Amino acid sequence: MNRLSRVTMYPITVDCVIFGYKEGELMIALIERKNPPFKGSWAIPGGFIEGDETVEEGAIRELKEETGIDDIYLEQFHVFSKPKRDPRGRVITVAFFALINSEQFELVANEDAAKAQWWSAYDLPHLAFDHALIFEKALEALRNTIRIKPIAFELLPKYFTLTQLQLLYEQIFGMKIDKRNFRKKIQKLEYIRSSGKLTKGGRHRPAMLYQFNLKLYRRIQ
Amino acid sequence: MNRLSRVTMYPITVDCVIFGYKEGELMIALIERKNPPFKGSWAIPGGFIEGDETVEEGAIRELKEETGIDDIYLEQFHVFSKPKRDPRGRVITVAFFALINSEQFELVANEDAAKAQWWSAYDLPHLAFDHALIFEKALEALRNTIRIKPIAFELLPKYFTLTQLQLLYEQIFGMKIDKRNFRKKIQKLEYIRSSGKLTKGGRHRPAMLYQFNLKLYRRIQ
DNA sequence: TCAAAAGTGTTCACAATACACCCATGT
DNA sequence: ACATGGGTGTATTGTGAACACTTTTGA
Repeated sequence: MNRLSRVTMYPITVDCVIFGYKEGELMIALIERKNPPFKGSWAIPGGFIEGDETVEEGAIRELKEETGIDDIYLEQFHVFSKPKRDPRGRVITVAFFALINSEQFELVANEDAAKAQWWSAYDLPHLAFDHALIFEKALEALRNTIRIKPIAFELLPKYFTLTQLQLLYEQIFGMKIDKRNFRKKIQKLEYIRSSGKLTKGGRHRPAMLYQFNLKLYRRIQ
Repeated sequence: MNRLSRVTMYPITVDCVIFGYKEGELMIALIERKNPPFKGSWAIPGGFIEGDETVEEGAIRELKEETGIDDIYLEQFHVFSKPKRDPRGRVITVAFFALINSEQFELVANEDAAKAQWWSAYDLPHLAFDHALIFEKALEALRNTIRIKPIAFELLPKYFTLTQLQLLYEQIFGMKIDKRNFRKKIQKLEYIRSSGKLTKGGRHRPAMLYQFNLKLYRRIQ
């Protein structure tokens, strides 16, 4: 009997708060629960860690099931471990947030879910378990990280207008930003570059499309 | 057989990077391992989560064993889950950092440790397991949090001089700070108040003692 | 009187803010 | 011609950085 066999063991889950950005709104991906408890409620997607995978590998697997893609920005932000957080029994969850460009991907409901759907981050339904708390912490973590690292671009298409970028920041921080000051600040950043291309099709003046240059960002830091 | 019985279960530990501040140096508490693996190596204190306790409760229990006190600032910062991080078997660890005023407390070696000792954070011995990585992340997390929350005071005695506070910031960020600029900035903060008391006994001019006013800080925020 | 740390103000550069009008396009 | 969003500059205020000497004490 080795030493580890005497300690308490726990099932571990990863829950992923998947942020997206659609039509000027910050969105999160939720699933509708097919089974009790909280059958019919909306919940943050998640699943159990299996075998020898790390929590990061587990989260990537979950995201792949949910979105079909596996090169998603992912960040661990908190462990939730209250014993009663799942009425079925003790489950410790490691929560992540993920950022994806949601215009490009469809959500897929997995086996536990009746359906998967994007919801406006500022107009969520009542959430199952302690998922409202997990979402609050995720938004806080997103705000903290986005001040430090250039991750906003993970939520945008490759080419984006400055207005799109500004609206995204306004959504994430929940506040209005002055257009001229915002553009001045962005245009000082060498790693955000004009692509020379213009939008077309709006019944208004076409907008310049910009792109984020990761290599340039890395060289500057 | 309930649904949870089919999932993989894991032992969970908490590891606590305990920061202290002694004689102008940022310190961390380490234990010398009494048993293999890494017998004789220095390690970050930690222990298994037991029964129904949350990871926070586990960390508080550990800290109480290590320092004898239980009202310590504590913050979760990362989960380490590589399958081979402990050669004895799979252990997932939730890492915390803790801040204590180390002038006031003695470290106590617990059952796993030959001894417990303070080490300069910038001159650590070789660490067991992946603890060098855990320490790096802890320092990064401390730096991030201290920019946002007034937690420096957790490392200082109730009454402190501005020079002590400045040296602490210099240690944490690993850089020199200009004395006049630092003092100007601090004196603008309403929640750091002169106590009216002076140091005595140095063979130099006495220094004003300040204190952190938590209530004022909360009211202002 | 000397050594050691405490304490104090001004100048400059840059960043953040406030603010209003003209431009290019589709209908 | 009008509705819609795109795009631009200047003045003001606030913040961060650089920088050197006097004060108070104990030995």
